[in-house]
Amino acid sequence: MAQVKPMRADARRNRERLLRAAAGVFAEHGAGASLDDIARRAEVGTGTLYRHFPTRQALLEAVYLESVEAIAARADTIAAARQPGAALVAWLGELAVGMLQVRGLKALLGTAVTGAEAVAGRADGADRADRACGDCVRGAAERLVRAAQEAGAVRGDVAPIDVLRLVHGVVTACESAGETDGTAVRRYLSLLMEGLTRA
Amino acid sequence: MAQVKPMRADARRNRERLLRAAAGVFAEHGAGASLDDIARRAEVGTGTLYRHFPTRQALLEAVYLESVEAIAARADTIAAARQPGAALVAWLGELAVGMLQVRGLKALLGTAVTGAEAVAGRADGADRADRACGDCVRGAAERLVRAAQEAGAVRGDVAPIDVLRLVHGVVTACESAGETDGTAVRRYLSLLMEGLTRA
DNA sequence: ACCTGAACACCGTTCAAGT
DNA sequence: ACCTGAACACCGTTCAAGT
Repeated sequence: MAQVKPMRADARRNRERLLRAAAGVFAEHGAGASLDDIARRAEVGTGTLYRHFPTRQALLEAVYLESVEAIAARADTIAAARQPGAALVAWLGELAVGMLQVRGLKALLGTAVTGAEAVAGRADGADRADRACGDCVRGAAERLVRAAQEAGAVRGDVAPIDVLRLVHGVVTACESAGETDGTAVRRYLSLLMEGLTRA
Repeated sequence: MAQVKPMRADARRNRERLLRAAAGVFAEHGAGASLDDIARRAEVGTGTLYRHFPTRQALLEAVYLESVEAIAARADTIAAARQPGAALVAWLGELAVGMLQVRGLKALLGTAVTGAEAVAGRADGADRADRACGDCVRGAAERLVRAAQEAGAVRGDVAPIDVLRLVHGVVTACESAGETDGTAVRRYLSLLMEGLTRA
């Protein structure tokens, strides 16, 4: 229901410029980067940024939507090529590496996927936009986790959302370790799968 | 080596006021609360706050030092009363609940315990102060993890720091789930110990 | 309909002036 | 030696004025 009428030419152009600028600035300074910076780099008034993206989350969502969709799509590709248990692990690995290496992706998915959000905001359009990214990832996770559970490869008493939250936690663990390469994340991920118990 | 000379009476009093005010404000608004607020509530100039606590981390450290020491001390109490494996799990549970319920404690331990810190800061006094809290918790974790490993209750290929990072991640998972009561954290913790694999 | 940029409120940090 | 609070730089957000 979003955009029935096409945007005015200058609006469309400014939106494009903002997205490009935001991608660059987020990549350089992380998801908390200055919005002023983004508007300046896009050569656009700050008000214009707010008109197009009323919240930082909305901007993050727009910038990373394609990446998120690509990750979600990978779930089906992987599921078709592997056993359910191995497929889940492989996909979680790709997801985690993405969150770790693409700055901003973790911030976006952290709030979009895991549910609870900041205290300040009311449930408005921004939340709706979040859901686009969140649904994508949650849907993929649900398919893979359910399949793995039916195949007896994953415990039946964990929900897909639990798995996503724990992966988010694992990525946080890697960040605080200062290890942003894939090997560290994969190691923590396998610890999570197999558990710390047992010698 | 810190304070050879005793502080001037007014300085000591202001330090006390700042700590009390900070504890209150952190409890109300979280670890990112306004430092101005704290100075105002302590009825002290902002410069005084900076004189006593040059960084937010230094202030967090001072406010929560006693809590952290208490948690670390619990490790030995628990270790004396239980089998090594059960002791580790019990202590990690207490640690996680503390980080989840005492606002600010997670922020403090997140950076103090897990090692890597913000990009901006140089390695100065604040880092040294961090280490007081960090050493406390790391030391306790090392004793419990080593004991559990020797008893064959925990895999040998995980380091104590890995365990702390993963617990930090689990707490993050709980936060994003909006569940701040102990049961949620204990559940995630047991998932971490036993692993997600196996039906 | 959309854009602009000044204006406002807020915060962290520093420092000259005071005692 | 320590305290104070004004001053500065920066950021997010809004909105009256423009096209």
